[in-house]
Amino acid sequence: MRPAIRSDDGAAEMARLAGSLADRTRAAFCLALLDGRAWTAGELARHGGVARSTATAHLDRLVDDGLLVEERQGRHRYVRLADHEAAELVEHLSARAPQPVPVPASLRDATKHAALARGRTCYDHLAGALGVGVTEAMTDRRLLDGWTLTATGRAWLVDLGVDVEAARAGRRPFVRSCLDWTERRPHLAGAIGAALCRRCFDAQWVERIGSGRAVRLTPTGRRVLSASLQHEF
Amino acid sequence: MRPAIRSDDGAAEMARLAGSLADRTRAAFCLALLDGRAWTAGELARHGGVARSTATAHLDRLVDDGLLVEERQGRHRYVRLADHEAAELVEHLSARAPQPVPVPASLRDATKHAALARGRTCYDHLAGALGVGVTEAMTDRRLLDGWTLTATGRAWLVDLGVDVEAARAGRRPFVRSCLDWTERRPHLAGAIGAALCRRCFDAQWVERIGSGRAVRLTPTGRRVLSASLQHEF
DNA sequence: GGATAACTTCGGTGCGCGCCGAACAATCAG
DNA sequence: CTGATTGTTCGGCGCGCACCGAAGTTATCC
Repeated sequence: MRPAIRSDDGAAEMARLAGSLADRTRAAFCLALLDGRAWTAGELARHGGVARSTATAHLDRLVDDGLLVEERQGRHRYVRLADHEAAELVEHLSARAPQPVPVPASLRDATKHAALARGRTCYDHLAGALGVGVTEAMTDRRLLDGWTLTATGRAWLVDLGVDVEAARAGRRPFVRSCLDWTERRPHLAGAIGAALCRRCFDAQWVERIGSGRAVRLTPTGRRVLSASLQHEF
Repeated sequence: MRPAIRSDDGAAEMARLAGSLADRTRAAFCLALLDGRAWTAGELARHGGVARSTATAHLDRLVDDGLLVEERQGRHRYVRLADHEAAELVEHLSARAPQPVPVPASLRDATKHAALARGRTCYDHLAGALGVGVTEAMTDRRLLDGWTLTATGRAWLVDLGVDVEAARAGRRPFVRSCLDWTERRPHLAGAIGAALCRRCFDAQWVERIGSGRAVRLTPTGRRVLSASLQHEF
């Protein structure tokens, strides 16, 4: 009816992108993919509680809109978040959304929740009590000042074996804060947060628990971090 | 049908929030509000090309979801973005969305677009060629290094009369980059970007053109910035 | 080759929601 | 008080889309 004379500065495109995340099932997919790994379509369908055919359509949409990328291997369709900016979009959205009811339905859920609260990954950096603890210890020791890496902080990271130069190279924000949904406190993200996390996995200071996002410190990791940050982990 | 046994880590809440931005009209409202000022419901209805009753419903939704806050004055309903985080969400979303067709429909639109491209505000900081120019000049003079404010940069800001301490105080990221949709290059945002922008308005170095987001340098502003950054504005 | 498993395609169903216009309410100006 | 302006409420319309299940396709295993 009404001719298309709206002042539209890309509103339609933006609405389309937001629409990708505006569905409960697709949102659940993206939150699951925040662990930074690739999931198969079937896994996501089960996780989201929908039929496989429904999951297929949702994944088509998310890939079309550039939030996910896919990789076909044999009869499997693997998808993951397209890049760290897509992950940040999901993070920001979920951080700002009202928290779900904090009632653990069962003992099984409760222990699972507790493991996630202790330590987990948030796309590509450490989160949960572990991530927040590291961040606060770094701040206490003046390795971080506000959200700026100090000179001593830089030296400390190099000493740990973190590739600081590579992290600096990208156009990605160097240091960024990310709000934690269990701790309600900010923790270290951005290129440096990712580099530190990668180093922790490479050196086997942290390891995954099962197949989810939950992680735990290894004995070595606990020793290294506690000594290095003069803080009990 | 199916009982509610989904593993839902707040997916419904997140989808609900994304849904607020997943409508062309509501998206247009939020993009308009990126100028950081308060608009009346009627202005937004006209801007979005919808009936007033439709705008009312949309504003109800956006306020409910916490993206907008409202203030009633007499028969007017003023709304603005709730806070800088809401603004950042809109920014990120619009920056990632595919760009709209770059065809200016009329001469009127073309000149309007050109003014926006030269200089404008992006919620609370400077954007367009002006914002990008300032940021790149600061980088050239080593006032910014990557996305870190250097010691000389800090001194430079204090010298200009920017309240750096106040900007540091908040929990908000100190320095942040924001991707420009005309220049396709990052420019200075975050608490420091906002403080610098505020100073520019207070000192009348920049002024608004008409009622939109477009701004221009005043003669004084041009002189001050050109001298201070050794760069022709 | 046949059986199984992962995914896709297609038809069909039903609900959600964006939209309008008309009537109503509240405010302001003369 | 009267008329104009701004915003809200309500009824109704129609499209879009999330969902499922059944049948079809492609790959893997024995």
